[in-house]
Amino acid sequence: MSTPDNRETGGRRPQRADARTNRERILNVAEEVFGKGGRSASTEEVARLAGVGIATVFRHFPTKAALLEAVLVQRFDRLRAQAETLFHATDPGTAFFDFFSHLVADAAGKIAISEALLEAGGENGGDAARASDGLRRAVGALLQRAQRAGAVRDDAELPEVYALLVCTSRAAAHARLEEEVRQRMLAIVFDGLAPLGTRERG
Amino acid sequence: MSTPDNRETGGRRPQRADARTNRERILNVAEEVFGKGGRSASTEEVARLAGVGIATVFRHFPTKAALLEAVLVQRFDRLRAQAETLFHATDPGTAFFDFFSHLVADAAGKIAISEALLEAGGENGGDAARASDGLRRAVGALLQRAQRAGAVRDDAELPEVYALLVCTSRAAAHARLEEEVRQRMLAIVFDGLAPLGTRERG
DNA sequence: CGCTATCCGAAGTCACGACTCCGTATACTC
DNA sequence: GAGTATACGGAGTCGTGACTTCGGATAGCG
Repeated sequence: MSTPDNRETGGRRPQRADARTNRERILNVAEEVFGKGGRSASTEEVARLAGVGIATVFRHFPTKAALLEAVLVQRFDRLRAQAETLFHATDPGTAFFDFFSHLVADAAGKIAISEALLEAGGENGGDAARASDGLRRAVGALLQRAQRAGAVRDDAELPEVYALLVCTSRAAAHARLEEEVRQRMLAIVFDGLAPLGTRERG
Repeated sequence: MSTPDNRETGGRRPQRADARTNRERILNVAEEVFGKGGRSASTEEVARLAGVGIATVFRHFPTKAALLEAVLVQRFDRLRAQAETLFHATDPGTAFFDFFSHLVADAAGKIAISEALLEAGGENGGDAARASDGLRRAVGALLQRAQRAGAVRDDAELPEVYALLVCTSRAAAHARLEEEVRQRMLAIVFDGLAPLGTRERG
């Protein structure tokens, strides 16, 4: 999955330029298409919007599932990278809550992704599950650091925090949840995560 | 939708007994099948588990969408009834939080239902949307009453509370979320919903 | 500039699932 | 208990969407 095409080419020619750019474009379009429309969006739609034939999509990604997985891996890895950057860059509390807000905010309109977050890490042992695990671990690190700094209550453990992260993202993925409402929803959750006795705001 | 078959029969014969029991069984089986498996579960599966032919399913419910809608209406109405019962039966705070817990608890394994909760009330103007609205209103009543009694913070409004209700249900619908985790997740949310300064527990 | 491995798109095949037709069975009426 | 409207089930049709095939382009090397 991580080397979609070059399994056979082994070490021969690198890969033609048009092939590489096509793969890139397909991947990006697929993220969009699966975002709205969910996993049931059709591969043909992806091909059409990417401006390539259907066969080209299947040449780069052997199955629809593989394409979806590639999208998820890309997304999860990107989020994990952000989490890791925040880990080093900001103060513990800000890092944790900022990442939480950020993830929820840009889940808006990304149905398939938040859906996959819900499900991944469970059944299949594919690359997406691994990437999802990486993200989960990165969140765990942010959480622990925030707890040690006294910004998050000590008795909150990763599973429930992650569940909240994931499910608020899922809620935000639907268009009908307005910006304001999303923020108030997060405010409630954040208050629930605050250390005992420290209420942030009303 | 509410009178699936008797549109034509008008006022003639009531409906044969076997037809009624079959309809009942189909509806119950459909709730189970769509519960696990989601909306993409097949109608044939429903027919098979109900022990009837595929045609019988379509005779009672003209389309798959209609069947799904009937399932949702039944479920939403049941939940609304529970909410209304609690409204009169218990003290405001208990009623609100109990209903919240209860709804989340029995969302376990009911993917399609919690999914529909997320989506319903938005686009379509069908019976399911109406039933979903009824439920939402009932929750609103519970919330207001709890707020007046000082059991829930005043600045929380229905949209975000409902979003939290719905999204925690969705999280609970997945099998991999253990009982314990679900309860700790709810504890966090409930703490976030508590009036300023009143932290329930750790 | 020509050659060829690589890559492409259009037109397929195939499976699956929603929905229909029709001959048969059975609940209810008298 | 016979007759009939009502309901049933299995064997279809039909559309959709994942995936394949193959003749035609094109990048990149010489």
